[in-house]
Amino acid sequence: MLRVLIDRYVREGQPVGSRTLAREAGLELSPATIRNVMSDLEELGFIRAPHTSAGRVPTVQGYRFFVDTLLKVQPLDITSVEKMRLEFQAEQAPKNLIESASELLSGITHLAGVVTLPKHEHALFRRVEFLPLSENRVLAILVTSEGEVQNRMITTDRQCTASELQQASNYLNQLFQGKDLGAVRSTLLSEMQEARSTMNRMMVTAIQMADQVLEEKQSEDYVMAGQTNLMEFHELCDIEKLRNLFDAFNQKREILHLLDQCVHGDGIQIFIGDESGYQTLDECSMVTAPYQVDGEVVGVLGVIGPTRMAYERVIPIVDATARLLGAALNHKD
Amino acid sequence: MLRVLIDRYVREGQPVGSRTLAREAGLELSPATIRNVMSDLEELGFIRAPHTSAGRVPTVQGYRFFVDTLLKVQPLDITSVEKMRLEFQAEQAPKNLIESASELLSGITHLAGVVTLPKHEHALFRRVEFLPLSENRVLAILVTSEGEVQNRMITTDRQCTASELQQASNYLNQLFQGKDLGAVRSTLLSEMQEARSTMNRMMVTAIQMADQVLEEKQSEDYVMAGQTNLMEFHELCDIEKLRNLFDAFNQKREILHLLDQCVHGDGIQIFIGDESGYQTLDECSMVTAPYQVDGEVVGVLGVIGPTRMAYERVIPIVDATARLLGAALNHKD
DNA sequence: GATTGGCACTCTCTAACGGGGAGTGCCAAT
DNA sequence: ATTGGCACTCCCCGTTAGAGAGTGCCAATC
Repeated sequence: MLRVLIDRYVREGQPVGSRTLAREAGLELSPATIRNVMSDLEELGFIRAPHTSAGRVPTVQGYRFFVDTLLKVQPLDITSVEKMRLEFQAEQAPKNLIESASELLSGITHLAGVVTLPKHEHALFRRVEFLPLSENRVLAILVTSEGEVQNRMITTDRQCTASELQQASNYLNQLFQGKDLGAVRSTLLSEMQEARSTMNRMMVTAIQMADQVLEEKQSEDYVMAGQTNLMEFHELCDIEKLRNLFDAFNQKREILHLLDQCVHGDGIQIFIGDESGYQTLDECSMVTAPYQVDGEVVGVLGVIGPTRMAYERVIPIVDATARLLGAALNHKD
Repeated sequence: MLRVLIDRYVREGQPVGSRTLAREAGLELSPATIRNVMSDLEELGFIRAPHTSAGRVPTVQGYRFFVDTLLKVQPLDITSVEKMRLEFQAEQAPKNLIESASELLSGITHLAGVVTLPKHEHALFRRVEFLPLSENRVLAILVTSEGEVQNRMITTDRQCTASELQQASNYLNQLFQGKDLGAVRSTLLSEMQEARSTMNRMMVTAIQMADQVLEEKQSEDYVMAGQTNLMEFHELCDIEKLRNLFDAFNQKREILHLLDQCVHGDGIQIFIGDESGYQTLDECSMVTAPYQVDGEVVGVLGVIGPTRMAYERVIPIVDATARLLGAALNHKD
């Protein structure tokens, strides 16, 4: 019953009344019977009436119950998965894959797609290079085993010569080649403790630089696509709300925090309406799945849309995309 | 007269009538007189009445005339320029400066700010590096004199060994060190002609790779900030329009084409309403200025807002930002 | 006792109506 | 050339009324 109501509401976006529901549900029941049932559902807090004598709409608890207990996700058919896989087939830089993934998500679901950049904690250190720029500014370039390149401007406290820098990078390359970045970072930190006294000034600088490069990874980021899809849902078509929502997308902070929570829970994670705890997302839901490279979760992807979304359709899509993205990134090693 | 009307309309966003205008203009004239003048202005095509018995609003030609002939931009006062300069003061990577600039623009004007990434045609080749990734995939890293790092995945037709790659990068580094990227590119192209026969297979690969890296620069890009500011203008607060506008921002193609046109015209360039030729921007204006590094124009920045914008306030801001950004980027050499 | 039809009631939505207000155009007077 | 006056137009806004959809409850039915 609730299932049919939600199904209908998701499709039409209008409060649904007893007559419609009677017709919609396969069962041969009169509207009056339905009304009784709906009364019960309302008492349980699963649906509510926007006002007397409008139909009913699902509440957050309603969606939650629907998603948790009576949702059966139909697995995607093979051909459409194949179609998706092709999107990732072309050899691409990781950054492009991420973008493809978010576009794929938003394209198929007609919602907003979001993909966090992969964490590099478990990438392997490949090499670091320091190039002098001007006076006391140095360009540090870090290359990981995944073919990811990070670069960063560094200010040193004194001018370094080219050979000094060469020496520094040689030292670090030799020391860390092939190690995982997390390990590199922690080694660096402890090294910095004792370095003060025993190592020469230049090595300290080198370590500081390397540490700065690694720091970058902490500030995470995401890529988003299809925000404008959300304008199609009339329940969000309020300039005030839209503005807040888009501002939140640009700010990134709140969304990132939310996505972060999804890394830990394994598998699909769903926030419905105000469950997220952020007011700007009150009328939105988020369906996310972590994606893995080498069996390690390195990021999260998902979609953001109105609470009224076709969960049973979206969930398998998000799930599949996470798998495909993971696989595509794996290739790179 | 037109000036006063535009001024008022820009502030209030409402059609302005003869009585208001009579009060607003310092002159001691009766509404009736004003009406005659407005009649004339309407005949000239500078203003129009949305319907009988509403006030008048400026037309595109009205704005154009206003901007071209009777606009006197008041120069920015020193203190606010200083404030802006501070934003750029901090040593930053070019990419960050670009972002700061677009945020600055949108922040001060309350419109959308846009800044193209600087062209690198005139940057100097510093070095290129090739790292083997897997099978026949190679990571190419190009560093320019400006401290800009570009990296790109390259697929070769056969597997290259580390030493081959080393050799290739040595060759290129030696050949091109310190040359300007435009020159590098053209040299590469001509070299590729004769290379077929005389040079060994590996060098061809090297040139192909380098060429691929350089190609990247062609596809330009921009950074945008403050899109949501546009939601505050009620003449744009139509979901349909907003959606088209935001889609255009994401698509980038049209906007980029428009910005491209602004590189050539020197100094401030202004598109009002449908002058841009793109329907999505019909109700928008764009104020742009090219910015230079080393006396060479390398990019464009500007703001996008409703036709009803405070041109005399926006123009000097865009102008100043272009200068400041140029100066900040100059530092880097 | 679950199910049903009937009925009065509620509430929204829409269109129609009707001032009030703002602004115009024109004209005659200054 | 400028001005006040005046009739006219059109938007805007609040009111009203009717249609439509849906509900809750009650009594009848299987």
